[in-house]
Amino acid sequence: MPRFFNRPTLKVARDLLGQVLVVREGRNTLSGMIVETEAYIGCDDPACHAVVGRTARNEVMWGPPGHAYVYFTYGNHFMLNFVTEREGFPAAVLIRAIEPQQGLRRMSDRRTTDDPTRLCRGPGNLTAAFGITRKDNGLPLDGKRLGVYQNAARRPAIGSSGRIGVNDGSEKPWRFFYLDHPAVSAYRKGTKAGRRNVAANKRK
DNA sequence: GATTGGATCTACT
DNA sequence: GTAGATCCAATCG
Repeated sequence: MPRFFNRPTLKVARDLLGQVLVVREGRNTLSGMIVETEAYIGCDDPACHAVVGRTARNEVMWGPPGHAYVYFTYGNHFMLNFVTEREGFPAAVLIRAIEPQQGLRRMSDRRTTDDPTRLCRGPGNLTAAFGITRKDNGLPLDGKRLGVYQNAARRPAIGSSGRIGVNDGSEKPWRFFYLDHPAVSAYRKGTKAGRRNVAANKRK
């Protein structure tokens, strides 16, 4: 599994679509298929946390691939990322949306909806549903608490677009998602990134 | 020590 | 379509 993440981040971001995230909490298992990702690559990417250099907050991104980078933002939201590329090179893939598979009931308890297409749609929502917090920052994806597994299912068409919620660097098409998947986040159509997303969705 | 702004979501107009 | 919630990390003094 570290091999999978020790590759160019854009490839990893694309290949993560369709893979299954598994989170274990005691006897319970929560899981779902990844349907939307974004790549953040290196100190030269203005949208990547690593632009400011190595800090306590982004330390995990500089470490070995195949680990979780979890951080808090906007006062109420955790974001889940997977560290990619070789140790010493800061890069990660943000998980933006998931189609829930196991643990729907547990997720519904934590959210204000039980609609499977809304439960894990959006990066802040999926961490809330899976119960992922700052405690998970730096954990390896070894299947003990967090795991990522190949999915046998055939892959639907993949689209790409500018990254959402990003100012500098939003022109890079580093967001990947399954076209027309109901659990893909599509809000904020009024923003530049949002309009690009709609355009990308229409384009085949 | 204080300030500022952010890889967001929801509710409400 | 837009405001408010809400708190941490980075920056500045």
